[in-house]
Amino acid sequence: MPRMSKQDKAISHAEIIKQGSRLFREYGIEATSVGDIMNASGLTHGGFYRHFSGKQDLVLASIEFAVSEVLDQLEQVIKKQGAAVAITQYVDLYLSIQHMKKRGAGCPLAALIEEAGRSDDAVRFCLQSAMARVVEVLAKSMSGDQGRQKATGILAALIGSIQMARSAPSHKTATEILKSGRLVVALLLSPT
Amino acid sequence: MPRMSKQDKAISHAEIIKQGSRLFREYGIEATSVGDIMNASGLTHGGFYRHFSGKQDLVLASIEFAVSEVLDQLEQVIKKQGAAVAITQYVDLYLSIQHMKKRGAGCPLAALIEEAGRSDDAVRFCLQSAMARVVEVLAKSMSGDQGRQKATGILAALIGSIQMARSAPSHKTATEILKSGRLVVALLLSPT
DNA sequence: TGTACATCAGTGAACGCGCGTTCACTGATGTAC
DNA sequence: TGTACATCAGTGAACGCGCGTTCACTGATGTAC
Repeated sequence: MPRMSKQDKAISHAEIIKQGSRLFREYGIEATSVGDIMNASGLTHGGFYRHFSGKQDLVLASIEFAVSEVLDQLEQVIKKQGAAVAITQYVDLYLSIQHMKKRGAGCPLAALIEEAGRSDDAVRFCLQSAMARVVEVLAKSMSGDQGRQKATGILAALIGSIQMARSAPSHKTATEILKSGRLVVALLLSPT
Repeated sequence: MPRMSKQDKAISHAEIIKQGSRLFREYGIEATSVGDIMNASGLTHGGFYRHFSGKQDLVLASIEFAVSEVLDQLEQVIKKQGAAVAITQYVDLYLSIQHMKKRGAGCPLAALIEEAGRSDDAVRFCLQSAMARVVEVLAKSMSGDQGRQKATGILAALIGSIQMARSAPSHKTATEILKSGRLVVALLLSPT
């Protein structure tokens, strides 16, 4: 199977990024090899370098993709149903068993902030802009001049809660952690 | 330098765990090699297996050590100065620039919850008991039957905030994130 | 207490393995005429 | 439109490298007498 068309290349390219963004979130960046991602994309490892200059290049593209995917969706729900509804829905989905189990399709911040935080500036800048976008959205529907700070704190609580739930050894404990997260976010969202 | 005394072995053993707990927290578990830890301990890699059955064995011992170190200290401050003072002090130190910069000497939960959460049950159980101890301490000085849930949420906010601050690309942003975390925790600690 | 010997903490070379990356190769695609 | 040829997406073997782990070895420690 030699040279494919330009169209096919674009499809492969998109698939590699999609699988990268899934596997990096699911198993971590270091634990996921270029070969793993290429196999998941239905390709062999050698062709990888027709698409990216190296693993780090894909890491950045994958994180950017995951961030866009998650946030574009959030911003679309806001346009359709308004900020208040969108945020409630976002928080409930974020602190759900479903999100806890599906790391690979979940929040890239929760999955990668630790590992990627040790990474180069490009990756950190990408995560930073994702955090800023979420905070922006949350802050809009909050009262008081502490809105921005509260919004930042809510995001921290979301990230911390889902990580704690994921590392909990029992389903029961995980459920309790998620419930606590929901309570805390609700307290912070309500006007003081 | 062949066989050392039993005392020397005990010193080496403690040093390996100490360096392991530092390096795992600083650079992550996968990114830290057995050789790195042995070198940091002033030894060569070959001797490692006189002390541990394998890397995973040290990982567990290192996390247990880090957890004990941090929590024993907290519980000692509580006994001396009371829960209220101890908690305030704990939160302020947790959300400080100092703690942000010194991953290797900081909270093992914040540093390892993501990576270790994907690990085996023994590691997850250890992290779980650490979380339970912190929640226990925080819940004691909180009013209402939601104390436990609030305490869990506070821990989540602490973990999320320090991780966000660490991945922030600028010192200014990091400071703002830590400040937001402090505000949120203060709101949750005050009686509703 | 002194002697003879087994033990074993630590060394450093060596192992198999999987990683990221390179490269010669294939043959359909894309292009120049 | 048809032909000739350069391009290059994808393949799979091969590379150097660092990893976790093993092992033969050394010689001071610990022990049995």
